[in-house]
Amino acid sequence: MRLTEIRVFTRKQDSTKAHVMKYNFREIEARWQKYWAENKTFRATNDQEQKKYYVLDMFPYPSGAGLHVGHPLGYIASDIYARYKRHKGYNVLHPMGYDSFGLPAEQYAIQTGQHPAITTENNINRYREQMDKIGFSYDWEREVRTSDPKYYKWTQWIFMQLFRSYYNYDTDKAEPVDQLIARFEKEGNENIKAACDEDTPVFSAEDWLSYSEEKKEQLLLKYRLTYLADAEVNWCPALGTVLANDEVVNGVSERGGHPVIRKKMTQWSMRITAYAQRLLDGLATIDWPQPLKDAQTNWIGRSEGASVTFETFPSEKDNSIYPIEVFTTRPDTIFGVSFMTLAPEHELVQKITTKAQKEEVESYVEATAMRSERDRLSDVKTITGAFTGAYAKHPFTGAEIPIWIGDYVLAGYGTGAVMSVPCGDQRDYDFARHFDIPIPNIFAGVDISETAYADKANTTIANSQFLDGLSYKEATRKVIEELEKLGMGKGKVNYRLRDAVFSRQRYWGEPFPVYYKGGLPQLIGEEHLPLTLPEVEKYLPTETGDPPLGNAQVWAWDVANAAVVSNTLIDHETVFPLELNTMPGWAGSSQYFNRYMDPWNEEEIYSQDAINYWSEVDLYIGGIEHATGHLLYSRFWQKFMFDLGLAPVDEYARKLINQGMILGTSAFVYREEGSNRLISKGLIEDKKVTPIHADVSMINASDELDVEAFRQWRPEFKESEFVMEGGKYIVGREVEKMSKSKYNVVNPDEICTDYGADALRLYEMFLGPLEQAKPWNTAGITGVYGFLKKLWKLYHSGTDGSFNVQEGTPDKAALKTLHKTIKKVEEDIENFSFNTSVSTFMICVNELSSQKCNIKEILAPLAVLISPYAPHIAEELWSKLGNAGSIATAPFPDFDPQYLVEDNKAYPISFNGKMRFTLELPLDMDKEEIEKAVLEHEKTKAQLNGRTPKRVIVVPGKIVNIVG
RNA sequence: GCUCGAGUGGUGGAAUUGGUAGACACGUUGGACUUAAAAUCCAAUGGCCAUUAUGGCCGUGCGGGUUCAAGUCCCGCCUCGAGUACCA
Repeated sequence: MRLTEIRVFTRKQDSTKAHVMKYNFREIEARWQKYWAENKTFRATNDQEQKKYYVLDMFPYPSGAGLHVGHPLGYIASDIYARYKRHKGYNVLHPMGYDSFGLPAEQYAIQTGQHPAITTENNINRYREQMDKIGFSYDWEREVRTSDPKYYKWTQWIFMQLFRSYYNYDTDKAEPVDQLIARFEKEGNENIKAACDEDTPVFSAEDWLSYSEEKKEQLLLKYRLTYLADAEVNWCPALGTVLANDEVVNGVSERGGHPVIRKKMTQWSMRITAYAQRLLDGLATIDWPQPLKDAQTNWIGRSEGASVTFETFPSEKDNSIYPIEVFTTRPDTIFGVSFMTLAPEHELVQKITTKAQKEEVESYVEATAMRSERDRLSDVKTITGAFTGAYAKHPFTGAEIPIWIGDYVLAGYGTGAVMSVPCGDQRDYDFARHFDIPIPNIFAGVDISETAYADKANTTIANSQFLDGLSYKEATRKVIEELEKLGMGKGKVNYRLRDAVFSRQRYWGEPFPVYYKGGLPQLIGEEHLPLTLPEVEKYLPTETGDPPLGNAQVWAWDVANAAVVSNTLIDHETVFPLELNTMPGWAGSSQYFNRYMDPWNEEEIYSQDAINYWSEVDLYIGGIEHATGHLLYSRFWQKFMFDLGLAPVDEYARKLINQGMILGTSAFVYREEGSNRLISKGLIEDKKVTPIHADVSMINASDELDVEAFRQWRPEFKESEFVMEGGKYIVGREVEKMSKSKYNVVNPDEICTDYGADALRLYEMFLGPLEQAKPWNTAGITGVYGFLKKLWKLYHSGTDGSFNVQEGTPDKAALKTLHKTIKKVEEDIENFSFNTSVSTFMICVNELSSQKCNIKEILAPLAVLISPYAPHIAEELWSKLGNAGSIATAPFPDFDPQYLVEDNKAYPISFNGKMRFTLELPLDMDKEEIEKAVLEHEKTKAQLNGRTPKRVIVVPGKIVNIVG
């Protein structure tokens, strides 16, 4: 008992003392966060006079799990940069918001019946609380939420503009559909170069004028930039919705990993393919990471070649001749064609198959249809196919070419048909070998007895009539010319990119501002936006298989009164059914960065003044996982807004950085198989064990497990025997993605409580290069925490730990330390090497401490330098230094090289470890003299080597560079 | 298969872009303070050899090359990671 009393007593004494001298981060951080909020320190005004800088984070989806320490990494980096730019005198726009429509809230609603809006609101509040604790300098007045009707009004508005536009390839931009109609009325569509569906028929002006309104509308849908069409889509039965291509990974859904099948459905699509070339070209103009650009380039998948038509011989059934169009990147090999292959789904398959082959073909088509996408992908080695019995005519030789079907040809790429050149393509080669089809060789001096020859760089064409002796390049040009003469083909650029399916069979998304009249879509009119989500009783699909909005009682459009009314009033005269699908997740995120510029505007998506001032995002930080999703779609929409004249630039993000993921360090206990013994890591040896995740909060810094806590946590191990080593149970460690299910999540709130936000910020930066993936390890945070305490002590060097900074003349050493630090930190921030500047601060504070520097002229600029990284402590020190207001707008200190010049002195030069060439120079030589001396030395040596050096560069603080 | 990216102490990572490799931090070890613990401070810490001290040799995945000088540039391998994939 006595002992306890003493302890209480000493602790109390400590804490009183602490009040005077200790770095009390909790109190400091709370106070300054309050100050920033109350004084709106980080409010950005649309002030046309000041130079601007726009720093953007990818806004988060507010999930129920809250933030873990990995999430804020990019936010901290962007915050440092934003704060730095403020010190440099810029008007900085640094906003944050929420991508708040999404699946998890809806699935939670299905399970619990709770409205997704409520879940979302709760999650947002939690996110906000967590972000506030870290001390970000966001201008929260500009917050946007994609699920807010005031915001999604503009998402719906953009949809309308897309609906009213088509893509004109002559002007290479989007233009109003009205203008297209005017052209149809005058000239039909034959000579109009516009982006449209493959199956668009040719019509004349007379045809057009004779069409019914309905027919006209159907044809226009083939041109609109967002259109309704029957499409093969990725249907995910488990999620009850379609998914975009980028949401399907290896044949299963990106979210949840459920199987995905191909299904034909009527869906809204976005004609992103119209922008394929511009999306590709734009990449050259922006400063984005190469891997990200590569991913987009691959996804767009441009390939140059030719489209060639092969006509079939008259069919057995009715003597019809069918043209088969193929796309090839190797038209130069056309004389090597020995068969053709169609995708099993190709529409001609039924028409051309002969009676004799009918059974075989049908059973093959059926068999492929049965195979899921996944099987087809995973089993690429097995060669399968069937002969249709039909033949096509070679456009030059007239030879009979057998037509096969095979599932190595994809219905979704090119035309779904290929001309097979077995000597020049490995897949064709394998197919020909397997089915015993001839393999003619059209390459001079090449052996194709074992494998195909696909090298186009070193090709000389042979056995090919007019192409003999030509190279790949020459032959390609020549054959396209000849094909064009015959009218059997032309040069063509093909893209892998598909139009983006834009409908989702979900509740929690933006409703389409669309109603259906006679089965055709009509817009409700801009003035009636937003069309807000109706209430529903159930968030599941209806019994008839309609999307959840089909459950809404009030979801019909009354044209006469321009109002949403009850479904019971539908009369198809003035009251019409509304669209039941909602928009996909990427809709709301495709223009949010522009909306931040003018988020309060109720008249326009943003004012021209605002967007002309802020113009573009100067720095965008976010994960690479959005490479072929958000980052492609948003570029597409931006180009569209640019075409409309609403955006001043057609690429919205000048520079982009992908922050690397912070990984978790999972902990494992090992259960011996077939027993109830848990074995400490060092004692496993060759025993058979099953690793079991242990919660990382039960492990101390030396990987020792708190056995009692573990027993409490997992009752099934309550009775287990723990086999200890040296009295301890040591866990195994492994780096994995941070996730709840792996029990390796570290919460930033806890770090803020234990070490403070400034320590968290510094440590996240200190972990390693921003763009690199790295594991979290809480133990290491003591390093930066200790640094902050040292920093605090530097300013509180009074005998009782009181604030002690004096006016005075700093000595040379301190000035040198300061200016070294300014230079390094500025360089680091500009290069986004935030990790190394943390080290720089540590060195700086260590040096100043040992110099016992307490001079204001040094310590005030130091506070500014540290402020972007550790803003709370910087504010505190800044105010103690007698400054009013926030440090946020204090100018960044100027670097003066004169304080480093003294380094120009000692110059012993050793050219290699063995001191073969050594030049010793006097310590007091100045720069010029050194250069001269080195040059002399080099000349002597150069005579031996027969060369003359051109220039000698002397770097302060270093030796020399000799440029020969 | 293709396209990128990366290999540096026990660990995370530095290295002014061709110029003293291992900054800074974690961890470890020893020491000081303490009845004790925590906290704090000091010292050592790439490997090997040697020593009273100074010192020596080897070291950036492997093998070559260019250079007075290579972690860095070039050629050829190996390993790991990411993306993508019957794309005609």
